[in-house]
Amino acid sequence: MIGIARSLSRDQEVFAEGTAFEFIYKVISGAVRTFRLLADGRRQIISFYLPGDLFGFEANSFHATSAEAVCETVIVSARRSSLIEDEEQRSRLSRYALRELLRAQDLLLTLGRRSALERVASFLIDFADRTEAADALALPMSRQDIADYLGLTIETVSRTLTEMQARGLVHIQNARQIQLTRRAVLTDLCE
Amino acid sequence: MIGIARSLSRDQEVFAEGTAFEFIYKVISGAVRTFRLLADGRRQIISFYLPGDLFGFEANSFHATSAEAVCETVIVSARRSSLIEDEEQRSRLSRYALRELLRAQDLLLTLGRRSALERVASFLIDFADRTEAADALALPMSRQDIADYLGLTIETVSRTLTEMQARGLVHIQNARQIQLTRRAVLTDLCE
DNA sequence: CGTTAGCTTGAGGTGCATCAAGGGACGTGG
DNA sequence: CCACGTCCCTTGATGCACCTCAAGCTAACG
Repeated sequence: MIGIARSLSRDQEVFAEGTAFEFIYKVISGAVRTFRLLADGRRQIISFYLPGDLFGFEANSFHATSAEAVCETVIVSARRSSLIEDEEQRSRLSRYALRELLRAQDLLLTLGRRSALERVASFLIDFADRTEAADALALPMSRQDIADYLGLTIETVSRTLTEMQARGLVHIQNARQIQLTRRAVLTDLCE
Repeated sequence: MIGIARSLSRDQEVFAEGTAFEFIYKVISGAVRTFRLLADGRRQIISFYLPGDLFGFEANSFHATSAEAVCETVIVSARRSSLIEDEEQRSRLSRYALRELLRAQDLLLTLGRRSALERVASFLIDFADRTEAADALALPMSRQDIADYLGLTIETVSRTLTEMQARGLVHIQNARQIQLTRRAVLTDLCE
């Protein structure tokens, strides 16, 4: 993927909902969130992107979500047009779109049918699987980000993690460092 | 799209979660639902497909959802391999996947952040937009289907529709025939 | 007309939200 | 090096939107 690397500070915008879809992006380091807002400010985070992930491709000629850096982040971009030219690239994009769709479907199940405990368990297991960080997670995102991803409030996320620790499922070293001490139980919570 | 037309009776399965991804399908008439289940039977409907819609394409070599006919339905199928051969088809599939992704993202916002009233309004407006049926909707799906799509219970869907009628937003001729009498207000509820 | 499946309505309970206050870590300036 | 502010997180008390349980209604169909 050819493009200029760009450094982003925390909360810095990559693109806004409704603006032209001209580039696609790849995360080099850090993390990016995409989200949609309701008129009164309610926010739903659609996806987190971690190093190696592509993001920003759209069905239409404008972005349906906004994208921001979760923390200090480096990304590279490629012109959308470069995808259309190259058949190889286009086919890769198609695979990525389908993978994104699969992830969105997983989250639909979580938001539609799981309890707070199950949601947080799903989030932890999913994050662990993606980072291959054994059982020691270094979360780049805040409690508010997690809440807005899981359709909960920050208080519920915090209480749920505290309860998980009380049950011996996790160990919270500090807010951003969480160890999965009984991963099998967490996995069971995702059914 | 080449393939044999198949008639399905109500609730008949098209494919099951976990089975091989060999065909993609197109709805000719009727409606299809795709869904995922939790171990205890909780169901999340991922999408409804209406005449003209393609469904069944997957990121992996097996289906991540199950698919069933919502009512008497006719579909046609095409071999997955026919897509890989034809560059034109492949590009169409990519567009479809991106459109599906966009729809999934819309539903994520609904499930994560909207109230019951807003969810039902979103559902009605979305269905009306897709069928271009002016303001008289003929719903092929049951209240249970709507509930499992919106992350609610059947009772809440029913009560919400009753309340909408009391507010003059809709007129419920019978359970499957709903008129949108004040569509602008419903649209506002989706913000 | 009776049966049944799906829908509606009612009463009561609960899981999570809301509102409020109190830590804890980190940075900044004296 | 310590006071102080700020941001984020945690904890507590209370409320409410939606769920659960239960019963009645309606329409389609034999």
